[in-house]
Amino acid sequence: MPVKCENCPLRKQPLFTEMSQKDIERTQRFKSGELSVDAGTDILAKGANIPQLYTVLRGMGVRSKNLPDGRRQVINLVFPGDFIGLQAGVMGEMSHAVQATTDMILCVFDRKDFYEWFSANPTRAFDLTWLAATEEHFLGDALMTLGQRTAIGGLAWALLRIHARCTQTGMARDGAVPMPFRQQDIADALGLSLVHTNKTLSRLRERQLLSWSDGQLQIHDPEALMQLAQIESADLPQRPLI
Amino acid sequence: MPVKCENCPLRKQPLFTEMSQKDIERTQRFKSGELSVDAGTDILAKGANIPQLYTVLRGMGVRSKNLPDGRRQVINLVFPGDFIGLQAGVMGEMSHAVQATTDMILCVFDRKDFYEWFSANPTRAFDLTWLAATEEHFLGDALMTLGQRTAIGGLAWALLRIHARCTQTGMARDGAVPMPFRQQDIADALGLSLVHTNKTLSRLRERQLLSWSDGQLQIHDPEALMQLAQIESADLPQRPLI
DNA sequence: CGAATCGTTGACAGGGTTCAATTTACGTGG
DNA sequence: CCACGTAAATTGAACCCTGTCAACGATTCG
Repeated sequence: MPVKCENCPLRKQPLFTEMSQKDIERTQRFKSGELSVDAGTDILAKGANIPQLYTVLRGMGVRSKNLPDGRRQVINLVFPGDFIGLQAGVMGEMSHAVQATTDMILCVFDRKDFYEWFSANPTRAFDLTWLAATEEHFLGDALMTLGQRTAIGGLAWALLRIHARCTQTGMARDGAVPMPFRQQDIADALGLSLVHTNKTLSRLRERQLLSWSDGQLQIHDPEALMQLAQIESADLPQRPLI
Repeated sequence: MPVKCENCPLRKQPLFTEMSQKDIERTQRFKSGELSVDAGTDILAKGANIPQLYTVLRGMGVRSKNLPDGRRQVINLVFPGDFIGLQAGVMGEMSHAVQATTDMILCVFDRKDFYEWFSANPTRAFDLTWLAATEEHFLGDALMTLGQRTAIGGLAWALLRIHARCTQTGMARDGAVPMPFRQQDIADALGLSLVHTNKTLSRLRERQLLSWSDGQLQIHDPEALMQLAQIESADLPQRPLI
């Protein structure tokens, strides 16, 4: 049976902002059900005109685009709390695909209710716009990574981000966070080849800056990694939950 | 004296969607003035907490981020009709800088009116969200370019886009559009060195696919360029104007 | 056990960067 | 009107980071 928004386990996590009782109820009304998908499933196909929007309740995935020649670019990784389908919601069509990396549970919202929900709740509409703007911000950072950072700097940046995101949504156990993605996924996200990603990763491991094995990621030397990535802080801003 | 929204020359361009008389009036009320800046001026500095939002009425610019080591990533180029400052509007702080490449004229909106404007006009709020989602889409394409396309493919992609954007806002004269950006700007946008950008560009010229000189860009062989860029169409979707 | 998936490692080639010098265009001051 | 300084474009050459090819090990699963 679906989780009541009131009891949503995500909302209590430090990453997310407070929500008024009223907004919780509104979200509850907007929510039409839950969807469970197995690892490997395509949640949204590029170009799909799907009638639903989702919020990730559990599990992780990958947003990606493909070139005609088969090359794949991972746009970003999908974590619990992420809202999926805004593009389909406002533009009518997805420009990228979303695939489940682990088993996932998604809160489902009907697209036909979307505009009404958006219009009737300026606060929540604003939250959604905030999310979109933040996503834009993130993609700017990602561009910076692909365009200007070296392979080792980019890897440091990506793994720091993943670690921070997982930690701030309560997924850390003894400093280790789940890391279900393949090296190929990270390579496609950073615009690197699998081979070079692997070799660069092993350099990070040799220097004992982090460890990543058996689906678990640990950061041993955040300072050194932040220096490699040329960032000053790995903290993420609090964000609204839809 | 400021242009009345009612007489806005941009709105008539094919790139932009129709606007109801009511929305035009609302925008007019929201607009607090115009700002003229000279080429080279920094319109928004990174981290700035500026009290204003802008829509580009005339001229072009560049959005960019800098790494501590001095490397620069151009996030995207700024054209007439673009809305600037959404991040400052919703997040309170800019994550990138905007610099004027040519002389520019900007419509100015007060940030203090922003939330009220947003709340009172669901249709326009939706338009703004649409813009944010579209920008996200664009940045996804840009990521694809930096991550997966070769230098020549990336250049083809970028120049096709610039040409399309200018053409659809009525800036074309005999097939040529204004191209005020330096090769360095394009290089920074594509994550390439200036030298390599220059050499790649000269290959495109040799093959007579385009010409770019004296601040003018012409596309001679769109089909061949689209094939290099691996895109099927250079058309841009109609977008709302804020 | 065999097939499939993912991770690891070595060798080699190439696209792209960096360094450096030259050219062109253009504005400024004497 | 010309000398000079500056910004941008262009070209050549050496180097190297990263991609590609290829093989092998580890693990899982039917």
